[in-house]
Amino acid sequence: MNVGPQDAFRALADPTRRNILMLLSAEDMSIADVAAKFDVTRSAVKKHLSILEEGKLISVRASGRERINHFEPDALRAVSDWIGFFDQFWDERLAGLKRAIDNNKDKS
Amino acid sequence: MNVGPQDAFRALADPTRRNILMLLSAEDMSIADVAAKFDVTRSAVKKHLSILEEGKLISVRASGRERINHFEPDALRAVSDWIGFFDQFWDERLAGLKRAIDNNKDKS
DNA sequence: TTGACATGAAACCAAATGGTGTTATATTAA
DNA sequence: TTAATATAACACCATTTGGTTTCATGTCAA
Repeated sequence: MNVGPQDAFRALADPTRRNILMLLSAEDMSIADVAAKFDVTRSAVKKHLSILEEGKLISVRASGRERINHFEPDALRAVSDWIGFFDQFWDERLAGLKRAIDNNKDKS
Repeated sequence: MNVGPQDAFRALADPTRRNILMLLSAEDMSIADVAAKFDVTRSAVKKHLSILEEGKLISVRASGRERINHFEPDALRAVSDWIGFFDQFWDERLAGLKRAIDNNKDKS
């Protein structure tokens, strides 16, 4: 049961995991495929992939002896939404800027 | 030296810190003020605030013996931008929808 | 000046994290 | 059948993390 974006935020906190995610967004890859792109062992990569899966940022399907890891964009929505709450603040700033510009326009 | 959104992602990984951030987005608060809202010691809250400050998600100004913590929306831009990279995946989905709608419009 | 208050800083602790290497199991290919 | 391959599952390790308590310092108020 996912009670919010916690697992996704957790998964995104590590730079290696964020890079794995970008890789997987381009194409599905086996664990060994992913590991080949990084300077750590398969074991370490496997752990990262498990954490990404917990955060529902990827899904895993078996194909013979391989596990194919597939990027799942939907989980990023929860994160994006959480951050979206704060949009009001820079919107306000932009509104302030717009007001200043408009005032200046009035004087010309 | 901030080399990207790493410190911000790190800061956002903890749920208490995310809640502190929402509090501070509503109003500036001293450490004791923030601590009063959570079930942990001032010390723990102070550490969270330090990490938020490292991630540039808040700024701190001294006011007598108090330190006033102030939400800084800009740092969330880097995070938002990183996630924005993946918008293409939703966009593709939306584009498919738009195409369908446009096709339907042409027929009318 | 003196006591109360807000914070900073340090020492300490248990648990989580990111990493390793080893071993077992399942699957493929010869 | 057998050897090689891909992964899972452990056990282990050092460091980080989130928390605590204690003590020192700076500031306000009487």
